[in-house]
Amino acid sequence: MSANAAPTPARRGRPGYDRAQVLAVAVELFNEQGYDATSVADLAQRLGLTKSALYHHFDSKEQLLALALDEALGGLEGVLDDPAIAEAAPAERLAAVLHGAVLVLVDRLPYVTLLLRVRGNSDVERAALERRRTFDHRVTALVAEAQRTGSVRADVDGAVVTRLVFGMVNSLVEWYRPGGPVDRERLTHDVVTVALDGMRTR
Amino acid sequence: MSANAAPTPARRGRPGYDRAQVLAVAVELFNEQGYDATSVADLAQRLGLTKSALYHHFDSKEQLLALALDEALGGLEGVLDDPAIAEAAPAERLAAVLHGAVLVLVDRLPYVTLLLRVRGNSDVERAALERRRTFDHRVTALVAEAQRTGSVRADVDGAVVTRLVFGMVNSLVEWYRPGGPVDRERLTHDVVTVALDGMRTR
DNA sequence: ATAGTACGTGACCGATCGTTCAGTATTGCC
DNA sequence: GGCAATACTGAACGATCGGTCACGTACTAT
Repeated sequence: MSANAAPTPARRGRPGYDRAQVLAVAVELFNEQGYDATSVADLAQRLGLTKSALYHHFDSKEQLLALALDEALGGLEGVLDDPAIAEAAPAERLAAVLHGAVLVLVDRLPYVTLLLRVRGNSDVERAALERRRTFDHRVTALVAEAQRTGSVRADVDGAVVTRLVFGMVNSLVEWYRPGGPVDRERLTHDVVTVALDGMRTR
Repeated sequence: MSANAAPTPARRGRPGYDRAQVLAVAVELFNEQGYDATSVADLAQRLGLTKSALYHHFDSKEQLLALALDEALGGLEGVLDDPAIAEAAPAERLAAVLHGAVLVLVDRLPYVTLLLRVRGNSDVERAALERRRTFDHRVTALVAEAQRTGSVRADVDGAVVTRLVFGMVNSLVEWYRPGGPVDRERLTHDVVTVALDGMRTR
């Protein structure tokens, strides 16, 4: 996820898991079983540790969730904040955002998967939902602008078409797996194609 | 949900909640908080009852889940089994299935919502996932046939386009609310339009 | 009036939950 | 060798989990 140019910068201390490794395994498990259905004991077992060893790496189960959600949200917000995208004309900008969102989703798949399943059961979850809502509003504004420009059809409600198309993009987390039969480039192309022009032949 | 031509067939015994009412409230709560995050005590509180009163209506928390999932799966399978749809030509059949799926999703929204969040944590959940997989395969076969007939674009993988379009349809559970600003007819039209022809003007 | 049915209570069970704590083990650097 | 840094153990905690039990109440059909 983060920069790892140096393979391992010769860490001091007893070897074992570090924070990032524990987080990655935790997110994997949260996605398999759901956050609430995953106990700290489950996580300890998968790592081959005791429960108490985990509390050396983080303060609470919820902190793991917060770190993971931030990873996902940061990526998505980065797409909208990308200067190269922000300066394009509405029509291309929309396609670029779509393209960028798919890439973030694929590259940070476990983290985005977790984000999309958050229900607002705690302060951490509610804060994440709020950030997501802001992201959605910014995209909806972009679609509305594209409708005024004439590059997006005006016979369907802008907010509805935004939700539909991003619903399509987000649904990738339900089935896409890196290393599977569909590769990254093929996938982004197909998604943008279907989103813009639909499944029907013309 | 089930047939209720008679308003209330004069039930005997002490009045109170019946099975269907408890189930409806349970599903509502499961969708708000997640199945695992919802305790039987939570459900009892929302109904204004004690926990043990609930066990008069059902055998286990999991039984509630099973009943709800069956409600959703039955509806979806009914679309594919609909004789009027099965006899149409591939192109119209696909549009009809899309249309029908949206209607089932809207009419049984809480139940389908729950179904789409199942992760396979128990035998009940795994059985539901298996039924859903069968449904998906039948739809994928339909799209493949439409591609051979030429009514669906062949430049994207059939399985991928199926997943994308149904991902779009399923994402409705994340935001659509009956009685909200978007009505049922408008919604089904918009979904079918965007799925078939995309968001871009031509 | 009464029998039968449906609905509900309150106290309790063992299991599991997330979390804490005092102590121990293994490494790199000086 | 000594020290700082990092990783981990085992036992225990209070709380909450899904579920059970013996029993009391309110209604309807006959």
